[in-house]
Amino acid sequence: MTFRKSKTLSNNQLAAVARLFSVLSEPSRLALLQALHDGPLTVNELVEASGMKQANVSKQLAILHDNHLVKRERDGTFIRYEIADPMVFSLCNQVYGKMEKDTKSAVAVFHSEI
Amino acid sequence: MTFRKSKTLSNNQLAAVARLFSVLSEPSRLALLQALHDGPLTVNELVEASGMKQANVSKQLAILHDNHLVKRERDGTFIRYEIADPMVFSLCNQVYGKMEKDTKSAVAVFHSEI
DNA sequence: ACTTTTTATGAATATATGTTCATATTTGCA
DNA sequence: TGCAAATATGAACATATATTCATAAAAAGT
Repeated sequence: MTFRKSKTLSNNQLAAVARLFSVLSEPSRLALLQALHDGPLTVNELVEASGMKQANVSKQLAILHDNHLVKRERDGTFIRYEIADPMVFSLCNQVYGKMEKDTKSAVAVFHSEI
Repeated sequence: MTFRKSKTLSNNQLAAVARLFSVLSEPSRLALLQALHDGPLTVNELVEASGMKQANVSKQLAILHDNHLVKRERDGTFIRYEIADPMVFSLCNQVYGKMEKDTKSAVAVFHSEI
């Protein structure tokens, strides 16, 4: 695996990065992405899987699609959504891993304080 | 480098992950993190580096600190902030890399359409 | 104690956006 | 063409939060 050198980003670039993070900052959207983890699903299937209202599912899917996180494909009256870039799972896992680490060391601090 | 198996996250875990993404979803906070890239800075130095008002810098730093993205250390009347986890730069670079890829393929689509 | 410097915080405002309801749009079929 | 099913979208509402101003809190020096 090769790593790119860390570059200083312009204000516009920072705004663009922030925008993608903000797409991932909504639990409902993360739930939809996770539901799509094992393969494509239609909107109705995502409604069932997530427990969200159909209107909301469509809107959040539109946001994910606009930001190239999911692809869609028409199949008759159905529309099948699919993960566009598995990298999102890597991102989520890294963040979750950091949180686990933080809470563990928080416990350690708690035990060593006083 | 070893990779952890992708786990299904509960609603609470998704909410926690979303929360950390939301911390990274503000250009002002990303700018502060980037300013800290090459080493610790005081609040005033960050005010100068970012062009933001002091009150805002303090508030955004508090959010970063609450979420374990920066550490702070008192030095007289100064308080020096420092990156707590360089992993944030890795996250930003991954996201920025994806965006670059997306815009490139968008250009490709534009050229092949019509 | 008082003053100065540095940082944090409360109140107020503006803005963005997630959610829902109702309805439009699209597609397939009779 | 008309109907039914699947999906998208506009309006309305509620909520969250970034930003600024004014001021408080903390620390150092005189």
